[in-house]
Amino acid sequence: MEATPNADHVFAALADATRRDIVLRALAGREGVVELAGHYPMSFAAVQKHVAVLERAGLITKERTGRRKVVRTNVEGLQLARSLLDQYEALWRGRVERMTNIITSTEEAHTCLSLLSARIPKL
Amino acid sequence: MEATPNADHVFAALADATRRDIVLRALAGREGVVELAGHYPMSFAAVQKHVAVLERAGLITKERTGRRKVVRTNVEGLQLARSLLDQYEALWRGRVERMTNIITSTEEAHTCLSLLSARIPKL
DNA sequence: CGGTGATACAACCGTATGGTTGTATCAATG
DNA sequence: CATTGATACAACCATACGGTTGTATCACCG
Repeated sequence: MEATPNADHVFAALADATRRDIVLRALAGREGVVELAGHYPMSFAAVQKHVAVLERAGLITKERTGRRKVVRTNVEGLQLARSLLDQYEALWRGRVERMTNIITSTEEAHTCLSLLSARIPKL
Repeated sequence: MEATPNADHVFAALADATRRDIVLRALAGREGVVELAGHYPMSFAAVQKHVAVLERAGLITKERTGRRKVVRTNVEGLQLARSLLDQYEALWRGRVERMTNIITSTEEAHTCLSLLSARIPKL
């Protein structure tokens, strides 16, 4: 139906070991839903629902070939998640940078203050 | 209690907009739970539960300072999720590489077959 | 030590999720 | 065109989740 890849859906879809394994297998882009279902100790319908979740999250696509539908992972979906995490870490690095700036500037302020207090006692 | 960062917990924790925002704010590592709760249109207890989920996932830590507990995000947790996604994309690139190999080899096979069929008609 | 601010936890409620079975669609094939 | 293989979907059940309110812990301060 839809392939709306927002962060909520992407991360939620990745929060299940079976679904992550499907993503992994579908990297090869060769198996249909029945073949995929063969790998897991659950009903075919359950696996089909997992595939549907991944599709809704934009992490996989299905392509009709004959009477089967081949499942392949959509790497752009993965990259959406990755770019978010990258963003967080970039912000973190920026924060560390800013922190060192603050530390150095407060050190400067501190030495400045001690110089002042040396010249003008009682403030 | 525990800080067991497995992929299920990490991705599940990141699959909620409020929790992602908490991770973002806690990058600064200055606010306690009350201050965090002030930013969201829900009860304090709800935010506290979100923080607990993030802590269980190993995405944040709490450090006692006075009567407060300062929340700061644990970048190693983020990196765990990122490394998994990196792994997927690496496998994907490897698969593309292998696919081109297959394509070239099948091209070779194809030309080989056509040569054979030219010499031996009827198979 | 009593009070207060900050955090934790328990009980409860509605809804979502992961699993099941059964039925319907839909394309190839005899 | 009837059958069969592959996929989709609906109904149902148990459990988990996100939210609420209320109560308990716990560290500081007068």
